[in-house]
Amino acid sequence: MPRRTKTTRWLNAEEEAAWRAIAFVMHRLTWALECQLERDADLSYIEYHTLVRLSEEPNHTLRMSELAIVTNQSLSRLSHLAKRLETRGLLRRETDASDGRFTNAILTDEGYARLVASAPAHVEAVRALVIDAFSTAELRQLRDASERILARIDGQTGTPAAT
Amino acid sequence: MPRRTKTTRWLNAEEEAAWRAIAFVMHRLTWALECQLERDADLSYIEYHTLVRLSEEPNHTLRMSELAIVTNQSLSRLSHLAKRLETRGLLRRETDASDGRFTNAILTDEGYARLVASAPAHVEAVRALVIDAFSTAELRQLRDASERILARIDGQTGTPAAT
DNA sequence: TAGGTTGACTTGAAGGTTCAAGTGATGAGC
DNA sequence: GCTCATCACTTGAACCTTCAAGTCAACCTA
Repeated sequence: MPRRTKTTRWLNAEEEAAWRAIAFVMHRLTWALECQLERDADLSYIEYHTLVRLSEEPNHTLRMSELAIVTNQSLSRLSHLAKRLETRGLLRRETDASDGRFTNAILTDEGYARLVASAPAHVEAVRALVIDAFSTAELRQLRDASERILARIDGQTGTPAAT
Repeated sequence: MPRRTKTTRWLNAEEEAAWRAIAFVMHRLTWALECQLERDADLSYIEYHTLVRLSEEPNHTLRMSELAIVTNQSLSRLSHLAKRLETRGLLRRETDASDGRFTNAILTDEGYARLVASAPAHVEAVRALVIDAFSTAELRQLRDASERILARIDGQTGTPAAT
């Protein structure tokens, strides 16, 4: 892929320090929440969020393919994950009655109970580490910043013509 | 772990929206950079950063245990990683001459060349997705926000007495 | 209604990460 | 100087994720 300029615009000291802090916090925060969930709910982050998204659906039910989309994972990964959650009794799967190609993932009562039991601790952690560290205005700014980055990621996906 | 209050302080709509955006961008940004590196350098993020940290040392050399610390990975993980990088010719290991217990990880010339060749594209990506999206002042704020979160993570590590 | 295509998963193998146990070099105590 | 503890890794097994290939239902088309 040819570039317009030959010389790279390296990061200056300010920019580099900012980037290191951002990259580092992403890593550590992800890890901290992962640990908290593992400890308090015996669930990984992806497991927790898969169950959470299910719990937000009417009847605690969603098609595998849609669940994969809303939880940002490949269908294959979800399929393996569902199998494990199924053996743990937190989720079950049923072929859709009206169309045999679809599979519905359904949160079991036990899965829901697990979620109800562990949600407070998770919310507390999110509060303690992030939310409570900022004012309403600051949170708003962080959200804006996040969305600005997201727009850039989405904007450049695969298309080098973007700019 | 008993809590002071029985009722959970759930997130309000603003807080929830902010948190979802932050959590989502962490996930997507990590993934976007991972893809960029895989594509342009045939290296995973952890591989790239392991080599980068080595390249910043005098003689491109660092003890395995110290390299593990600065790259935020377990010694075990680094050991496996080093073995793979070694077979790819990007890194080599030598027992320390003065103390046989230490192992030095050394960036090979080929490894350094790979880094030199791929750094521009990576910096460009970081610029395009993050740095260039913000003013100097905004970057400063983002850095502050990151460090505030980091302080909270470090503060509560394991010690429930913290507050 | 047989044959091919598409969509929606599922499966198996390969590779990476983690955890616990193993190895080998030093240094301390007797 | 022999034994034991410690340090700094390394290794193996179990588990998770990814990728490519496989299965199976429904639809389409002649």
